[in-house]
Amino acid sequence: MLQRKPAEDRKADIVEALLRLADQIGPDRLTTNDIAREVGVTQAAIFRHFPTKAELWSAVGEVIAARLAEAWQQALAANTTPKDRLRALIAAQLRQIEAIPALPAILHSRELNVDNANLRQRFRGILLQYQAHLVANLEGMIADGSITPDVRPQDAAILLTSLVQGIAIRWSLGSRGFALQPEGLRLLDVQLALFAYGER
Amino acid sequence: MLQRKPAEDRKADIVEALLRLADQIGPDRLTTNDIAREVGVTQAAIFRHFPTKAELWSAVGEVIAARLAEAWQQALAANTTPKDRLRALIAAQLRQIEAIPALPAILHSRELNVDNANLRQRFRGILLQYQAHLVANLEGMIADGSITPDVRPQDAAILLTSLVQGIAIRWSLGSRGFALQPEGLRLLDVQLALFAYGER
DNA sequence: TATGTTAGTGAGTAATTACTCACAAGAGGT
DNA sequence: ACCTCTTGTGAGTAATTACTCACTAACATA
Repeated sequence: MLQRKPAEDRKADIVEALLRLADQIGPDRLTTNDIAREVGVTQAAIFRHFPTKAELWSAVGEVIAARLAEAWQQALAANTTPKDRLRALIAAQLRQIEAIPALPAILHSRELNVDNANLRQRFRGILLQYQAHLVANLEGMIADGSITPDVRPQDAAILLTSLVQGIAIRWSLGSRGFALQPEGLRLLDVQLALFAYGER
Repeated sequence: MLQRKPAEDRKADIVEALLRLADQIGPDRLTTNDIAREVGVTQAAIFRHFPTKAELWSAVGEVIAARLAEAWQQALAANTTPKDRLRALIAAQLRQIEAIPALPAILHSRELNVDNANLRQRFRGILLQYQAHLVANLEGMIADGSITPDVRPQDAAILLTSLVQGIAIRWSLGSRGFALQPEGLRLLDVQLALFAYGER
């Protein structure tokens, strides 16, 4: 028998293993057997910590939600102007996708989209929250005159989240052949320059 | 025994059933049994028409590729100005996603991304072709002065494909609670107005 | 060092998976 | 009405799935 660990540590190991394998094998194809082998325990051990696979996925959702929320908080806390905060929010999101490359695949997984309503609601909430942060800072940018008031902040926020998602998809479909964060920030600047046209 | 059909008709039925189920059940988890039940034949009948599941997926890839290519051709043929053609290309893509709602999921399925290199190559080519169409018409718009030359057409094309993908994700995560095409075209107009700022 | 608690195991389960094969029967041409 | 080609079936297969359960051994604390 291998080294025993406190339940909380082992649970964290299992969630990490799932995130790694979701990237390699795909979220809908990874099995409890794969996870157990990756962690280094037997399959039965997985079910000691998570009664069902669905609850394991919910735990994964919680971990991701917590990490994203913290990244956003840091981005907001470290900057003062709306423009800097917006850039930091986008940068944080790109960095999180690099850190959890399975994220886009999980967004399209059947586990999330079909089987696990709990998980789906969680992610929907996460995306709405992010959108709200973007809108708030875009409103700030309109107020301080750094972008045009001709574009509604809600629409601008959709364009920006789409940008992040689109780049992330290109990144993973293209075998991650470019650096996500620099490329994303470059295109963000292109879009921000467009938003600013009223001020030129 | 139910009604017999010529092989070509039955193959088409099977592909249609797969597309319907890929949306409901998810591309990576739908089984030959599910497909057989949906078509109304036994599981063995599926394997009479397609020797393996992978070859069935390849047939699906061909069907999708043909439909997309035709939609683009019609979009290009029915319009003359670069701006109209660009709008028609985006509209066609949104319409295809509505008609084949499994499309985004298939694009990110493991069947395509990991298991089936044949299918993957087919889709990669299709997407590159779409991007090329967008770039060509964006260049046309720069040439005829309907958008600013400050944005590189390649970057603008990425922003537009990201827009389509981002909206499609919002659409499916939000249980398709809004009409995809109108919302997409509305945001396209917002983006196009930004691209045009140099001309105001 | 003795004891109660908890992480982990080994060996199962029934259900489901993609796929096979010998055979049956509808349909079209003659 | 016959023959033949082709579509479809019934009954299998071995492998894999999520999940269970009786049991064992490591750890904390006293």
